[in-house]
Amino acid sequence: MAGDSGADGDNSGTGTHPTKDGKKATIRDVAKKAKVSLGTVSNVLNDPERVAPATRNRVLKAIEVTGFVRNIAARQLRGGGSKAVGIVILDSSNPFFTEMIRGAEDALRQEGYLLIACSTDGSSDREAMYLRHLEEHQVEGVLITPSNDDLDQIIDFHDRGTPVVLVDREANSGELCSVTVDDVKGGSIAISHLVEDGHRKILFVNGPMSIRQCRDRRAGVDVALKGQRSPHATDWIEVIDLEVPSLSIAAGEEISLELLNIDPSISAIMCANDLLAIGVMRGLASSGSDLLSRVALVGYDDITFSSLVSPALTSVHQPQYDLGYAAARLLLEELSDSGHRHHEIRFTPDLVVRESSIKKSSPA
Amino acid sequence: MAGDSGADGDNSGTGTHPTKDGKKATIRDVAKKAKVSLGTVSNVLNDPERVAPATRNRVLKAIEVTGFVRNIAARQLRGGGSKAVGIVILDSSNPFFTEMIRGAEDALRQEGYLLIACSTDGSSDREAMYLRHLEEHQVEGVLITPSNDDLDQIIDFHDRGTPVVLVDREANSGELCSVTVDDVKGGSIAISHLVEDGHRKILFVNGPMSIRQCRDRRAGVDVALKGQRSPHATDWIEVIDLEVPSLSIAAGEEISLELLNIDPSISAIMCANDLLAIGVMRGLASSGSDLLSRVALVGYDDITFSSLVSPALTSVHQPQYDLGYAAARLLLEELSDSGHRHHEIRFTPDLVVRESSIKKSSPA
DNA sequence: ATAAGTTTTTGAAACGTTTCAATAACTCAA
DNA sequence: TTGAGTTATTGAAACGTTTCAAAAACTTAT
Repeated sequence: MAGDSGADGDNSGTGTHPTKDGKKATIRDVAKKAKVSLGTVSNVLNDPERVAPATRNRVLKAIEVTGFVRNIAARQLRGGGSKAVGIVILDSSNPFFTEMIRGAEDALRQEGYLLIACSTDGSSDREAMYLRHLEEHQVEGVLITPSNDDLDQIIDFHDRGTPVVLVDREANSGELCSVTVDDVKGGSIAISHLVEDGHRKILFVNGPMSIRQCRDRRAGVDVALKGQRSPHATDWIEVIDLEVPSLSIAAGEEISLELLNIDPSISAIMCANDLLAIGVMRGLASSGSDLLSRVALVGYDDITFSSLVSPALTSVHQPQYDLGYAAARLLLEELSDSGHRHHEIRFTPDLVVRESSIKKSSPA
Repeated sequence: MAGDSGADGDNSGTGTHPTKDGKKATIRDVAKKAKVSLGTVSNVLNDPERVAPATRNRVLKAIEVTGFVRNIAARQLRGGGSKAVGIVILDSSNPFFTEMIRGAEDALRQEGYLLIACSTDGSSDREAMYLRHLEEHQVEGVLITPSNDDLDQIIDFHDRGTPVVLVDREANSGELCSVTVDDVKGGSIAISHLVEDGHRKILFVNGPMSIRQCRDRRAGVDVALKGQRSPHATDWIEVIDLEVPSLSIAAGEEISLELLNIDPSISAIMCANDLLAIGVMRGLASSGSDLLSRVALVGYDDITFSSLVSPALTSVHQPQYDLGYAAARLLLEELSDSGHRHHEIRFTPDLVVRESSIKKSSPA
């Protein structure tokens, strides 16, 4: 092996450069430069202990001089992974999801993975399209908040070979990993807070009952009320249901018009999520209503801005960042463990009490 | 060509399935099933007019039966594009950026591209790491808000072959496409609003002058004041500068403590972005201060929640969604036009007046 | 110098898809 | 039927990287 004395003079002067015909440097260029085989270059990249130090340094030098950047597609074709994970969410303008993405990104970055972000806006067709694209890309896994209750297309996708972790959604029967928050419990602690504050007639502004989260949060209300109704209870707690078509600020604003004339004995409003609650607040303020000086308001999610609105919103805190982080870690575990068993991580929500529910007088 | 009578009996009954050894179906399996060549299958997928209808239908049937899903890595290796674009932003918890991502995603989805989201949190090292990963993945382009003023690593990245569009940042001298908002103009219209309302002593809470947007917005203030000072002006307008270390809610809250004792002749505060302004509001509210009932407040960005805080924030509106959408469209143009010339799209901001700056009495 | 054991390097083949020159098949007119 | 022109299909080779059996090189003991 004659020493490479650096006298071969191609592309003298500059540090990094493509090959002479303008193409990006490949492993073949590095091998030629270092006067070793393709396999040796690959070993330096992937199994450096297997290469003698002198050879290894020569190859590393050649990598630097040629400006070589590995081609993931070639590696992937030969059997390597894509080092990419998809995340499929409902709505990227809801801070609930952007915090979740942040958690997932942080976890994946630690392992050198890229995160492909996809928003379905609740469309099953768009979800299918994204899953198809992700499958063509051979992503190593997908974190997904389903667009609807029907998991069939997600199960099919998973059965075709891509690991899936459900986020904020349980699997039906252990066929997938999932990360959730106990929304039944969340509903319970919200309503309990209001009941303990003396409220006896409470309006529940919910989203579509076809959405599982809406069903669970409402179910939590029932669980809490059952626990409150001891045999010798002397007062009666009533919950009035109002369903809106979507869990958005706009839907909250729209329903606020109906709240202007609500039964005066209603002393509290619980909303199925913070965007709804914020929309209600906004709509009432626009109408010049002072309803919220009389009536307590509780939201659900505790998104970043809930503490910033006025009155600051009491809300059931969901650990959004932790959801994303835990989901990504679960997926990474599944990727590294061939004998992986699916399981669920369930977070417990807690209530953050702020101005919107404090010191409202309940009716005598 | 004997007809395929469906009597070959492999995997009978189910619609889609992998090959007999559990691997995903490849183009080779489709070709075998349809009794055509690999090239014919590829033509059906990529140039269907070139295939006779009877053959084409047979191949499409085989694609369905085998459950074939194209492998992008193989296509990419042979010379096709990755159908993926990276977007590199500063902070995914700032609604300014999440709206921008949304615009980019919508534009790219129309052309069948996936969006890879990367947050730098202002770190140049992290930016370098992401650029490297994106390069290995051979993304077809990158939309990027630079982590700092030094564009060197981004230019190098671009020079190595990946198209780049700067977002909310100008290129230095036409070497890259960019999409920006005229922050000088934005600063001007904000301060003009305050001056027209009669304010003569105005505090400017800015971020680090090392950040170009902060410099531009402040420069806009000077431009507007020059225009206001006619030779025979009888009153004097004074702007007092206060610099904070970061453009965040937290920094705004912290500086609000210093605002408790400001010169009473200051009748207006302009903040370099909405997060700062919201932090100031929050901090003042926490301190029980009624400063904002006397002093006008103006922010910059008009993020989604600025209308929801109290008082609703007057703010310079940046078209965040449009920034992202336009950047992605610029990139797509560059990809489809081999004679592409770089250019810049510059949006003009406009002021949205809300409660925070209305009807404050300026000092006599 | 020779043999045995260990370390290092090599290079052929695989991966899935696309491309295009060559071949085969088809159609129509004489 | 034959020949010319057109359409449709084929299949070899390329793309960049990894893998692993085989070969080469090195080290140590006799």
